Amino acid sequence: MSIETIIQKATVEAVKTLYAAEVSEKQVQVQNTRKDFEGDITIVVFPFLRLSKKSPELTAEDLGQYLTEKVELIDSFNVIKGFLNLVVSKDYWLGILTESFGNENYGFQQTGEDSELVMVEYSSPNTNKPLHLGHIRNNLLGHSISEILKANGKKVIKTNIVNDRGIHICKSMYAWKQWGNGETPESSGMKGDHLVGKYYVEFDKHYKAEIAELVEGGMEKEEAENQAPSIIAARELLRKWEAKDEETVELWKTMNGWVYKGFDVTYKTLGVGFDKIYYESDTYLVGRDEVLRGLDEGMFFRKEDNSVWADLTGEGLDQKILLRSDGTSVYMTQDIGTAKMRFNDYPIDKMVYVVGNEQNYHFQVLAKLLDKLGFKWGNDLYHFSYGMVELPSGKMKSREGTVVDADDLVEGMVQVARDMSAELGKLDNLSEEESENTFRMIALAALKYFILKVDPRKNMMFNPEESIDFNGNTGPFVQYTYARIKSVLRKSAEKNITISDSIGVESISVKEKELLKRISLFPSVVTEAGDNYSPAVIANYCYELVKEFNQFYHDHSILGETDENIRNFRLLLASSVSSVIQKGMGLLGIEMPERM
RNA sequence: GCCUCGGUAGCUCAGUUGGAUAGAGCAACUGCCUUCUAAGCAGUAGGUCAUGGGUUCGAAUCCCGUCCGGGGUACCA
Repeated sequence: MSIETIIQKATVEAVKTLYAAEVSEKQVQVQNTRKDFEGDITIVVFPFLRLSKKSPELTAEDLGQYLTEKVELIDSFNVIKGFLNLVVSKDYWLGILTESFGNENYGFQQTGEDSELVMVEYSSPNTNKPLHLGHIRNNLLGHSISEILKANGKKVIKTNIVNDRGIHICKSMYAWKQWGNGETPESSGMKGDHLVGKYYVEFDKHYKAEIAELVEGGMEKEEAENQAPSIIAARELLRKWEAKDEETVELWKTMNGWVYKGFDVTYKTLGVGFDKIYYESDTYLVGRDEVLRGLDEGMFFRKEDNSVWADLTGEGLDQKILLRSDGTSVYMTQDIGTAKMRFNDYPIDKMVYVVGNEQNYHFQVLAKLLDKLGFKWGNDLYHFSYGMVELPSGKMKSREGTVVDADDLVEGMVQVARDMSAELGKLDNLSEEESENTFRMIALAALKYFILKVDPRKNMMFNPEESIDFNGNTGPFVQYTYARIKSVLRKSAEKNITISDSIGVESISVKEKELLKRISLFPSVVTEAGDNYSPAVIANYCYELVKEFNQFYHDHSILGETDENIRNFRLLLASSVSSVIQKGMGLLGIEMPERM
């Protein structure tokens, strides 16, 4: 039981005894004592004044005396205004160390047979262009939230729905046929997804030129957009694809194959992966059948032009199209089909969609539709809605080339890590392979931490020039602290010092106690991150922890300490901190180097 | 227009179910490496928490209005 809970329970008793009144544990407001006051845990007494019919100070005195007397773990108390500050005994804090040291599961809940099964969808790329910074945020959030859910005792299946069909890929296909001269990843040395993306841009260039020409010839812009030869050709390809035209399907397979190979490299670099991948080309027909079933069963209706709609006006939403007048599927149709396939494949308890906040409305509608169609988790699907990544130049647009490419970004950061390490003269005695591996680790830590430390729901700013930082509140700073601890532990092993888990210290310093408090918070931080779907909570916790450790490290010598009991205690403390750092950062998908 | 999310230091961000004097990092300035890694530590400076009301012992936090910005809004995904 945590100290907070113990105090809450005891306070309920105290109020009952002293004032003959009933309060619930939740009504007892406990918080960590501010650093500038003496004490560890503070109770806010204002809510009890009505019951005590005394001043805040006297009420706090009453409660303080009672608690100090009855609760063994409380040593003393002091009162400032309406705040009762309690001093918790050192033995309690030392107990935290016993609990966390060498405990692989500290702070994590285990999964069992009856654990909830959560499916997390993330990434979900289109296959006509390479991944960019926006996808990076999505992938990192998806991967991290999956790990956090696992740490909260859920069974997690990570899934990806690949948008592999539609007009977008046909545009790339047409451009490649037209102007590609048979170029392949092998012949050009280009990564497959970049090659296909190149033709997507190529398409747009020609398309825009054609529109301009038509408009100059006196055509209205809107009509020109529909009459340009390129778009007509792309639409023709889409029709051929839907009709399963052999040559078209073959080209589609080839070009998608290039893209997948490229994506795999990027995913591997980012350290993300999936347990099950779905393809829109498989699911959209299933969706169409579901919609037609809904139509038969009277849940949906058909308009005069043959399009199929759901009427959600009774539930505070609008009417939503489900099948176009020509019978083809829309985005919503595909999501219904994908849901149905997943539902058939797994006994899903909860579905989490990691998708940007521009689709908030879409998921509101999807939840209602799935519910109507009889999926038990439909109504409480969770849309993990995150904000966009903005650049100093404004929003990113693929076609206008204002995107930050994922592969380029990572490579750039690795180079910065390389340069900085060279400048600091670190890692000089490591092998080429080891140091390259470390540069990569550092670069990815910087990138991942930068993105994950901010509240997922908010839009965030990324400045490629300035956001790449390795000092202060950054991933490398956390790694650096870890590497420092590892270095101390290596040196202690070299000196044949064995770390004992029995602690025999008379007193502990303020910094040491602060560190123990931080460690004790880890389990509740993991829970909070899971409840709120927030990797940022973990990131900020790790930062506070390592900041605290660096202060301790600066003020206290570990191996230089002559008192063996104290030295042993500090080694235990450092070791526990390092393992909490590793576990916490692991939830963000960030690896810790042994040295840097 | 309607729906929705946001506005905290020059910049990027934290800020617990409403609690004590609103915190970090970057950038600027000042100190600290013959001592376990200076990617560190300590310090100075920087705030009308967009704005006006309300609720209460107490509001950056809850409610209402206003201003500014992002996103969505029936056959793009």
